[in-house]
Amino acid sequence: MNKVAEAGGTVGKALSVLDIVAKHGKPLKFNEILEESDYPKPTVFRLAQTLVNQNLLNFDKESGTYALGVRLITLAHAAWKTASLAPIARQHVLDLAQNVKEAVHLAQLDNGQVIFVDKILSTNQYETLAGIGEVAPAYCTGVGKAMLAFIGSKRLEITLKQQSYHAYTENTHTSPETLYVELKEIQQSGIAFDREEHEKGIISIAAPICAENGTLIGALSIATSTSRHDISSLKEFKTIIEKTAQKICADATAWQF
Amino acid sequence: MNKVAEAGGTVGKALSVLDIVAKHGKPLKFNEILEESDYPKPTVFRLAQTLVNQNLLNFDKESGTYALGVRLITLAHAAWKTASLAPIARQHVLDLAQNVKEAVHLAQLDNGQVIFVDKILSTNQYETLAGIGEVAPAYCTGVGKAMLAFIGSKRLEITLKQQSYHAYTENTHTSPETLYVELKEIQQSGIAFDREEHEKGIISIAAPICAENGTLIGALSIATSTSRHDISSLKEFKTIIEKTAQKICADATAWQF
DNA sequence: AAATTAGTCTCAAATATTGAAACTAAGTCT
DNA sequence: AGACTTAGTTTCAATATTTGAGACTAATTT
Repeated sequence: MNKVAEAGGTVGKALSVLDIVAKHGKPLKFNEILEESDYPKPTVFRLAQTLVNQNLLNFDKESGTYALGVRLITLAHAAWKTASLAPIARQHVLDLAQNVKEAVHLAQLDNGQVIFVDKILSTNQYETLAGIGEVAPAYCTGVGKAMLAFIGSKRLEITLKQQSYHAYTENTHTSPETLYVELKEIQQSGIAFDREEHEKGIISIAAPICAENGTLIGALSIATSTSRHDISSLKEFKTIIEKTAQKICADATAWQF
Repeated sequence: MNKVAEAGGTVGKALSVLDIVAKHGKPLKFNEILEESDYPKPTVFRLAQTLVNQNLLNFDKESGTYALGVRLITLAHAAWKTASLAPIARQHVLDLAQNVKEAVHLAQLDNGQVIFVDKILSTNQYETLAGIGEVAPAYCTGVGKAMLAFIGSKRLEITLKQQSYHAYTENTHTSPETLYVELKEIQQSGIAFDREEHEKGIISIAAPICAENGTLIGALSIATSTSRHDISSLKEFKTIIEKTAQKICADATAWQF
């Protein structure tokens, strides 16, 4: 199921332990980690020790539990600033959010997954933070499909296989075939929609962000609820979202002089 | 200089390469990494390869450079949500910011360093994001000193040695001795000030956040510029910042049932 | 007090890491 | 164009680390 698990080196194994802790979203006891891990007890034990030494995990003596370490937050800050589109795109994303008065998301593709690197929520301007770094499947989100459509055929082939095709709602694509048909349409129109495919009641319009040479760098979406909009009214945002994507693209290519 | 570098296992070595890339804040060529690293060429090469395989680094074939990978952002999201004070404290931090109409920072201590886990800026409510995960020295910031004062004598002794005592401004403490005197005062008053010690023109008032059993969990500060406030007018915030710290503490202890 | 479970330690065998040196690729400079 | 430098990659035997069955201890449970 988890391809990443086939890690050869020690680093991979250590990372797999980190992932286990991250996945659970709460402090884990040693035994809980052990049960989820493919490795024998002493190995897991030492891996956990190493991670604690490296400040990637935090061991709480009182409760005997392991939690993710703050060093990750530091590293991620650097990653966010340098490796993500977010800092470059920020102003344009803000402008767009102000303009349309709806939530705007900025995402990138990593290993077949969508990673949100920025989020502006119109309603509660502060909730934004919690969403950075969140992941979502590519095959059933607006940004995901927008990116898949422009990822290039070689990478697409691989990525299509990585999807789970779990039916989150009755609108979710459950096979690569139907998804592929829609991706072809998106390639023509340059715009993708999420028709309540990931979450009931949530729809979005999304546009890819490509560099001048055509390589995909991310995607942008305006997300809203079915109580405020429907797909046809979302279409009115087509021009503005495309313009914003272009502006971001211009800044991004200028940036890497 | 860098204590973390004395890493025994492979994981530590790999992390040291990650740190080098993180430190520079821009994509690095192999040779640039090599020069900063203590390890021989082939070793660094394979470490970089491993990190790329793990999606912690990203190798751009075009430019031949390594940048931090987005997987870090995903991991950090989990860390931020589970291991940091931020999600628990958020509402109280927001309330405080609204109340005082100044920037409010929430920080934790990691390995002698201050890590900002939340930031609300009164002026530009959006800039906040960029600051999460930022690090600062403990000996010359309000939150840093507030935490040092309540860290407990054993850990304080170690931590005092980890500080650089670089003189950012003429007000910066340049020795553990003078710092220690101030920390004693902070222990009495329960409040720390940053008197332009880290950055000229920036001052702050800070309060520690301790659990009921007295263990330190973080600190809170109201930061402003000398053009809008001086230390004596910051003192007016003493009551409100202490109250907020108490509320956060209450929620935090309730949380870990 | 015996039995179960959770966590930690040991040590020889298996394996991965190491790095000097050799090699290739890609620029620079006569 | 050929010689020279520099950047990046590969090889391979020596070396150091990791491995994990099992033993051990600590803490709970019966």
